[in-house]
Amino acid sequence: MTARLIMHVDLDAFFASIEQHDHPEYQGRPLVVGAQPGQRGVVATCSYEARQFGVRSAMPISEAARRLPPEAVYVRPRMARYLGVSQEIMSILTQVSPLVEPVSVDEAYLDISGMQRLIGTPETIGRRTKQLIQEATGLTVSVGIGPNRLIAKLASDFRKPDGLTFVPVQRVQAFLAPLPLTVLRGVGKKTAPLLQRQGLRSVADVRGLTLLELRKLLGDLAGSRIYDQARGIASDLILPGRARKSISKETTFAEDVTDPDTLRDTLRWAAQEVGHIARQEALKGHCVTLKIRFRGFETHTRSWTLSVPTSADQTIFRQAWEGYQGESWQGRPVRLIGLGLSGWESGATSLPLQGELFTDETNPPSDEREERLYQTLDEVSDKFGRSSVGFGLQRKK
DNA sequence: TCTGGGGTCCTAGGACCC
DNA sequence: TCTGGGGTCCTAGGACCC
Repeated sequence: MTARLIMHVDLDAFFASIEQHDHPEYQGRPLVVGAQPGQRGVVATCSYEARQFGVRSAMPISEAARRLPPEAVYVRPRMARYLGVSQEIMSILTQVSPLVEPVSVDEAYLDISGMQRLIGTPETIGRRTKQLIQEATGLTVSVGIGPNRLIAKLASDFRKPDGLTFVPVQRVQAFLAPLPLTVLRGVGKKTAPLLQRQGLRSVADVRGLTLLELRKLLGDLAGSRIYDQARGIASDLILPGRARKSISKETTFAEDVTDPDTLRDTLRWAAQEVGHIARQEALKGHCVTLKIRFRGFETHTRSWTLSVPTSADQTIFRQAWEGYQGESWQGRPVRLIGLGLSGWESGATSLPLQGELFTDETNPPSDEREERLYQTLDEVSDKFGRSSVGFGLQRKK
């Protein structure tokens, strides 16, 4: 019998902490990473000083600005910088344990089973991890340790920032019982009210329902999952190197766009970004998905399965653009447009040769057309503001 | 309040095949 | 003339997560 020990590492207010670290003048001030006030957009992350005013991730920037005092700072995300720090931290984590599964730029699970004899108690392993990251980057993390992924994650959420919580197996039930049911994975804006209408508030309350009752309420699969989670039953499997399933690029315009040229050029830009990443990762996809959003957040997707998998910008672009033209959407003001690539050819691991990239093209992009695209994007950007064309542009500028 | 961007997973209906 | 059951793939939408 080998009980697993799982550690969850969560970087505190990651983007905001990096900005405060890189700009000492921002330290101690409410800081928002995301859109600029007056723009369309939301808070990506904010500093703990900003959280004291009730500002949260995903909050519309307009509301954040209403809540925050004038000395608050608003910065655009610098993803390349955050990604660099993230990679540095992930590599530190592999020194702690070889079994590291990053789940996003600011989170990872580690399997630390059987390491007690080498390093010490779970708390010692946690403290050592925090110390290594602090010394290398100056950033704090919250660490949770428990018998499975769910408990480790909830433990790292338990005390923030700079927290360390260990929940041994025999304390799992007592730890879970008083927590609000919204901490369970898969319980969000729709499912929470559904459960609350049954008079349920805490995880202990959910435990009062039978498996049958939960399945009836939420469906077989979701019901079973909530039932298990309420009892602390969850996966303890750590999978390093999980493969991605899709690549996508989308942008919300600063103002709704009707001009077909702008839509076409934006799709071309998105196809270039997606194709670039696909080629970088030696992936070719069968499925192109077009995403479009109109006024009132009315969102639609259309997808097409290609007979030949591709990573070529032009193929991706053309499918999405022709797909758009085939719909009865022309003339409708567009809030967001983007596209994605998925459905990788099986066993796609070989690197494409440079000359292979456009082999299925009769009309590969010329330098001149590239130039024109970027000019157009600059015009869009000048007209509507930087957010309207995403971060892809900054690479070229 | 007026809602980013990049993802994953699930559902459900229909096509198609055996 | 009515019609089973299972499996897989495709497509659209939506919930949820960070």
